[in-house]
Amino acid sequence: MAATIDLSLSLFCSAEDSPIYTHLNYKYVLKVREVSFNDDYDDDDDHRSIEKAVDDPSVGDLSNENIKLKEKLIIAYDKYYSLKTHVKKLMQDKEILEWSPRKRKFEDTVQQSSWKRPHEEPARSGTKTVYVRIDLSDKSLVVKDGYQWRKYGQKVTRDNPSPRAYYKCSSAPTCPVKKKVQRSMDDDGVVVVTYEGEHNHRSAMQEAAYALAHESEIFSTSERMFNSPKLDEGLVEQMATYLSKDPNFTSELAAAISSKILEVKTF
DNA sequence: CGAGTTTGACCCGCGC
DNA sequence: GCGCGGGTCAAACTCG
Repeated sequence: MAATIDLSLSLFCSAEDSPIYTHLNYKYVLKVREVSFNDDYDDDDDHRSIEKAVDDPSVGDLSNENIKLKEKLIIAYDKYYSLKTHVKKLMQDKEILEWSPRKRKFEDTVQQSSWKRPHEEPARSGTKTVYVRIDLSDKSLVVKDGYQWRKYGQKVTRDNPSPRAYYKCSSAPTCPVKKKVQRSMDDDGVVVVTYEGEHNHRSAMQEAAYALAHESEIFSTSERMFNSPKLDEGLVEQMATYLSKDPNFTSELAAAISSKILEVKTF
């Protein structure tokens, strides 16, 4: 019994205290309590009896306890979500107030090795300029932003001695997005990245986060629960890569999970 | 061998 | 019309 529960819990073991975690695994918590950790069930008959017990509203004290638990979880999650929304709005407002294109401050842009969301200049329609601090020794002008790019040109422009590189998004064959990357004249440690157009697909990070959120949904059926499902190994490997190389992945994952929770909130 | 990079040539808009 | 400069193309090259 414990092994089947672990499959879902282990996905979010780093966030055990989070309401998201609690909410996502709510069904499993209830099932564990209702079968009273019956260590003996091993065959299909036991599975059926457990399913019956879970679905039977007259199970007794545990069912009442579960109902109370469910109510508390829903309240906790609602509070968490409204708080999260509020914090997000405050952060956005703060960012708008602090940003001034006339006096660009690079102190709080980040090392590329620890990617966070850099400043974004309010751009012309369809274009977006981003300033990213990179390693001074890095001459490659490579900015990791979760998409795959193909370089198609490089030019030295008149107003800046460092070359400007031209890239097209190659993550999807039909994606129209281009970007230009050039070192800032003000600060050698900063590159100016200008994006043109909008992606018509998810980034690799978003894709992986979405896939993981989807995996958790798959586990929600009791049938899968007893069949010891396994995560796709390639996906797990990809997730591990993003988690170790790109801290931004955590927020992408959180966003994907949040959207998933909203979808199933009526359970 | 396929995908990505390099780099010189070419295209095109703009100002004079 | 001409020259300049930014942007793109495409063949050659590199790399895994």
